[in-house]
Amino acid sequence: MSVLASPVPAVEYDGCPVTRAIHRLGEKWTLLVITLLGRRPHRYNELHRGIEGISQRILTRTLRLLEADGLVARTVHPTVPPQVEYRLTAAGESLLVPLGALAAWAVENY
Amino acid sequence: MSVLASPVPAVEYDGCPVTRAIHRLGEKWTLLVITLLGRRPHRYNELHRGIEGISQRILTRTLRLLEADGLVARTVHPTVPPQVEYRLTAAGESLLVPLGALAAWAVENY
DNA sequence: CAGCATCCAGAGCGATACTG
DNA sequence: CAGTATCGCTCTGGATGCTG
Repeated sequence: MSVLASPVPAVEYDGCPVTRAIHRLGEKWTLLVITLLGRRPHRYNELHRGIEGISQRILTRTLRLLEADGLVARTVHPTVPPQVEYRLTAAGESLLVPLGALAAWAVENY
Repeated sequence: MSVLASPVPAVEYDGCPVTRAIHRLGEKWTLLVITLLGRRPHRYNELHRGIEGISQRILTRTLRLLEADGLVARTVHPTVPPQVEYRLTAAGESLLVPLGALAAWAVENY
């Protein structure tokens, strides 16, 4: 969003990577999922049990969107029963830095 | 969100200042309004004209929420016709720093 | 100019049941 | 265990018209 036309076109705003990232992070459970995965990898039900109030449907959707964004990696171990591990990618890990700065700001100002 | 219980209670997550800040920033037009006000103060219709696709209702609500959060100051000049100026508060200005870091990350990784 | 009141559509989120 | 399928609802966001 370096140079903004005036009026700011809706298409330009929606297409901006900063906007897209903020809107993804702003979804209801995204921050918590990233925070948990930022500590260590988790299995699916481990996340499900670890987050009070999230439904399977929404947890799955949240994880899939983060995977599509390249922030989370999903690894299936073809065992019986199946075992699926979620962890942050390198990009996901790198998010923790600016996110930590924003968190520190929020604690002070919110 | 320094020490998370397991499972993370919904109440604790919702009450966390980081969560609240991210959720506010994630609302549809918040980032753009903050960005514009980060450049200079704006009058109401200046913002309205400057943001393609936003309705008066939503612009007003966005500004009022940011005002309630202490990020935006609203100044009414009792002239005829009325003139209302919106600008970032000191807290709002301070947000631009971590937000800039997040923006730089997003440009690289999103 | 800077809104408010009213009404409305749809996205997002959730509960529940079921399955490879 | 790790999901998918359906259905339903809340609640954000939007369109329109009016006003101090």
